[in-house]
Amino acid sequence: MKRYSHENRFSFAVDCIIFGYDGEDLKLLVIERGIEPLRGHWSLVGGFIGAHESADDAATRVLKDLTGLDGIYMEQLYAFSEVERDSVERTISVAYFALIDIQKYTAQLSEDYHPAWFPINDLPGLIFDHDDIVELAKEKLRYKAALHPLLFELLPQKFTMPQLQRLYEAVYDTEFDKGNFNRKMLSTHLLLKLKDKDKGSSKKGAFYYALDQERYSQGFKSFLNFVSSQNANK
Amino acid sequence: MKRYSHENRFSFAVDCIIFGYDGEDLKLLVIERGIEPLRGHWSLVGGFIGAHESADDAATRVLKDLTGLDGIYMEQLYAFSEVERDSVERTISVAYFALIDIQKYTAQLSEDYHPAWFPINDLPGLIFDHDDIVELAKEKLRYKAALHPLLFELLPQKFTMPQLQRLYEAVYDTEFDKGNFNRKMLSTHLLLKLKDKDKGSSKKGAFYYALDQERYSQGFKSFLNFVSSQNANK
DNA sequence: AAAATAATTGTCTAATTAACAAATAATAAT
DNA sequence: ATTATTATTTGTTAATTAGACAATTATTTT
Repeated sequence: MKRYSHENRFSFAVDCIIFGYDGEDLKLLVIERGIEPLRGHWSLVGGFIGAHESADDAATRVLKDLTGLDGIYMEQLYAFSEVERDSVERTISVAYFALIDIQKYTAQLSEDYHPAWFPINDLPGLIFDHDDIVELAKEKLRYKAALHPLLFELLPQKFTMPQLQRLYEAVYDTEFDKGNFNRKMLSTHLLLKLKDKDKGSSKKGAFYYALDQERYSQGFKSFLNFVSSQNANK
Repeated sequence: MKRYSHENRFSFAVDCIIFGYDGEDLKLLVIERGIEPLRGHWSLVGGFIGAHESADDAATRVLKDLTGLDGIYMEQLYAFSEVERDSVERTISVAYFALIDIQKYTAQLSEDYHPAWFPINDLPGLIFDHDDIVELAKEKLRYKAALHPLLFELLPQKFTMPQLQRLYEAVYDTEFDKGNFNRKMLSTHLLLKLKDKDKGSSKKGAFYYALDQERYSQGFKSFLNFVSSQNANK
């Protein structure tokens, strides 16, 4: 078997930062670590990369194992490689962040991992450098969601304008003018107004919207100011 | 020595995408690969990660070895981990992209690597998945430079407004209105107008500008539309 | 039927962007 | 020396977008 001549071979892992939104807070899914050392401590979901899978494959597998679901929005965040980051052995970890609709997926969470959702502003301490990883993921989520329509991944297929606004307000920890927010979202032409209303949370009721899937997949990359720099810096 | 119980340990490398600007074209620095297989083929500069260094350390080292310089602008791009990406053995590579001022650094390039600058739109084929890596780097450069003042890293300490404009035009492969470009750049308050002019390339001469280092390091993260979405999509 | 509530639509002002035009400073040509 | 030339710099205006705030609408509760 061919090999390069150097002697350094390291353990290689993925860690997933899983965001969810319950209509109130932005949340993060963490688990109780199942292996020693630090068994039982809070940790990001992760796993080692096998000989026959890429990091993407591994992250997809880990997400599937935990939630039972495919097709979750996921993207690579960053490779963490500090020498001492894992106390067991030298391990490089590629972090992925994922967005899921809590309502839909909660039921299917595997109990093997003892998973738990925590509000993003009230997280327990995590093992190793996972706190840093989460911090970077929060930054990137804010950064990217200001320019691309990715927060829709956190909502159910049908959602109302006030729900969408609350989500943006949770992510950016600020408040928006409802009139201007409404217009801005509609100006993307990414939303389809449905015929029925959500009567649950107000007297008047709010119309449901759904993503125009075609425009969504096309327009995802084109960037648009979903959040003004003014609000982004608050 | 402690170890995790799995059996997968991989080779782990960094590759550097080094951009430069010669006043005319945006260019990429590549080398002739020094080891078998594919010795002599064009390749990104890279190296394996040692037992006592992080990926950042390794990338810094590789850049220093090639150019003789520290303090080069550099950031992590992406981790490439496809199983078969390296024909020798399973190797994960973390790619970094770097920006340097060609004029300043050319002289110090180490000849050991047989380095060469190619215009970004006229690159030779590169080994392994390096073509993909470069493509992603170009995308990210465009993306980031539209929002953050990072192209200054490609210019000498003193530069004129037309030079700066030509650089932006090279990166985005488009043209800007000189009047509006001027104003937009000045509106950042990142530039200091110097007293002397560059007389080389025009009769009237163009005033030199330099970065206001303090504001630059502060304002780097705050995002500003250096390139309108209209021009970015051309 | 009136009041209350929250969603939706409307209006206006300010700020920004984009297109284009004019003025300016230096050199080269007559 | 004067004029022409060239590229930089500054100026003007129209069009678009963002932001603040007000009015209207649909529904439920009193």
